[in-house]
Amino acid sequence: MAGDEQGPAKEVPPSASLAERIEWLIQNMWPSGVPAPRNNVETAGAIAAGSDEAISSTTVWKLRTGRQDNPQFKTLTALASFFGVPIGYFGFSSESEPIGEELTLKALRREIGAGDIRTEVLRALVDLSPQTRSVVEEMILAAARADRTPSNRDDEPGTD
Amino acid sequence: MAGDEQGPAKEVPPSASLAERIEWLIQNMWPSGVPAPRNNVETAGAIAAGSDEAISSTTVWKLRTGRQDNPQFKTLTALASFFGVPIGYFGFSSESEPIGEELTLKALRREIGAGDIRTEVLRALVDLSPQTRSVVEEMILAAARADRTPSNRDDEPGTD
DNA sequence: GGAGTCCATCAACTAAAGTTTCCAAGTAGA
DNA sequence: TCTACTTGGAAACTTTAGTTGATGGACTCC
Repeated sequence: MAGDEQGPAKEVPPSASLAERIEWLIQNMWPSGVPAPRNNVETAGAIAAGSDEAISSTTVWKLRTGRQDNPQFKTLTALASFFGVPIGYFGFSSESEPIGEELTLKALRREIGAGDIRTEVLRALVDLSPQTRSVVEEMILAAARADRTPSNRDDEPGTD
Repeated sequence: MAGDEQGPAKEVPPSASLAERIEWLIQNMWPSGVPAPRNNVETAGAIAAGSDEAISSTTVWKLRTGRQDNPQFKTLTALASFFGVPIGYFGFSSESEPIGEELTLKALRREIGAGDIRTEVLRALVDLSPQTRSVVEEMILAAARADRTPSNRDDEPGTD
């Protein structure tokens, strides 16, 4: 519905910098209601029109070119809102370890049938637009990776 | 096994402010490796020890009390990393419209069987720890809400 | 009760995110 | 070619997130 009219929206690179992610949004998730120019001024203006927060074209430029890699929450929110992605899109860890196929579809169904996952969550998941779902899926995978990383979740107090 | 030793980790309130979300993290997602005090100094110190980014106790206090509601990306990343939640945890929209039960579990299985959702994503979802899953589920619901909100996606009202 | 300690809170300061404004290079139209 | 317009880029400035250090209350120990 929105964004895929410029062609198939490719998947987000798993290990991409913030600048690359924002550039990807502009290239692949540009809302269909806004015409093509897609430059910094246009982006900033569209965000200002579409969301509550307004950001300047220079800020867009800095973010696109990587001259700014630590935006504020409202800036991220404005970008995410305009492009229709959750802000979790920006939060992937740079690591991209492959996900093994440990659970089969059958096992998944068993899990679901056991009520281990809330039904309305799955409903929401399948109800997402293709673009948003792609982003959300990456987010889930990232969360799973972080969940299994024993960095700050080890139950041994001997840390420092 | 991180966080639930202080009691059952309640769900995140769907429409919670940033301050409430951070407070919830401190109360319910405190890593088991770090002892109980859980004050601002402790929180700031633990984040400094556990992640690359260090934030001050005053910053923690400001965020907890809502005196600061626009943190920078690195600050959010440090918090999310320490508490083991994805960045998207902070990005829920403040609206909380009820999710209807339009799709039954049977319909869900059909959707899943049709390969509409990538299998490894579901695998990752069921493989999450209970705490992380709770957070991720809220995130999915929020993404679904944002996806259906015609705010910046005003191409056509008819979506499905 | 008084001293010492811990902690939330606050004020002053620093650093940097974001804005405004302008400039130079590129481009279309005459 | 010249002019007008567009766009990426950059300098100067404003705003504010985050830090540092101080203060006062609560709480403990003697």
